[in-house]
Amino acid sequence: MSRKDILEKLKQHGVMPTAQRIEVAAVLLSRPQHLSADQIIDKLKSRRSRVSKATVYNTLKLFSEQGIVKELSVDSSRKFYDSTTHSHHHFYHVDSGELSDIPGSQISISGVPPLPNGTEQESVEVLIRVRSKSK
Amino acid sequence: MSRKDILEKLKQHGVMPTAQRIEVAAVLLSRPQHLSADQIIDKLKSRRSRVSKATVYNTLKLFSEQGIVKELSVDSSRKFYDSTTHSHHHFYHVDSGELSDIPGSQISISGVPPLPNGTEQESVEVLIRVRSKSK
DNA sequence: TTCTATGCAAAGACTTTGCATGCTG
DNA sequence: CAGCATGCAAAGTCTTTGCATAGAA
Repeated sequence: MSRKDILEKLKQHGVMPTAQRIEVAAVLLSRPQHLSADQIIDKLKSRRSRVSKATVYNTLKLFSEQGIVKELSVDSSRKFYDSTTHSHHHFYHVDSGELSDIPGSQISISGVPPLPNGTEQESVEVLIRVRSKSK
Repeated sequence: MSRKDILEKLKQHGVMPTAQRIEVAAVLLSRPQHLSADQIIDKLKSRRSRVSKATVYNTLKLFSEQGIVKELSVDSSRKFYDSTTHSHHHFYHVDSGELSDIPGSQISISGVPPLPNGTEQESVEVLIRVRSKSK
């Protein structure tokens, strides 16, 4: 995703494209991936971008509110931010803490009972936890 | 679940049944439910049990390691502990923060692609997020 | 100028840990 | 007595907030 695409995307979502936001977007949106705030801060450091911790957190919050990224709660010790925003499912490697998309969208779920009264569906997420083969 | 059942269950899982552990188990295992550490501490208070915060956290950690309860990561701001340990799925009410079991086990998932190389499956979890009907 | 963004440090929520005391076998 | 459990407070993580400064419209 080029700088121009990033500018475009921020604009589309009503986010003023400041230098720091562009840096954060460049790191996270560069390819389909799942990063924690901390990992993003590290990547910014190795790029020699100086964006404060607070701004990174604030920016990620803003991005997820505006639908630029998707916030994932897979491990309750930290949030992950997913550069892919459309509905999809994940593998979670419990040993490495890495998340990956379940490829294709061939997963389907059947036999879902009615939702609780007075509620409507917001999303359906499948998480398959995997571990290194013990063998 | 009676006091006797609780004693039995702790023993089965190799956990020494101390007074505090029995109190925590009595609260959490009383019925199928999903509670955060904080909610458990509150319930203990209203029962006039005096179990320290640290002990509640340590006990919940021990219980989940020993398979007496199941730790859930649904909301990255806190952990939930589920008194039902067999594999099942959840509704998460995003407005109230409440979790509920998806009744029956009629859910089935098809079209799951092969797992990443060198990994084996640990669990599959379906989480359906719901919100109050806006209507 | 006027409004919003940024950065730092402080504050906060949740959880874990260190260590002295207490209970158990 | 030896060993593990408990409780308190302190420390730790991750995240948010307050506020003064800096930048954009």
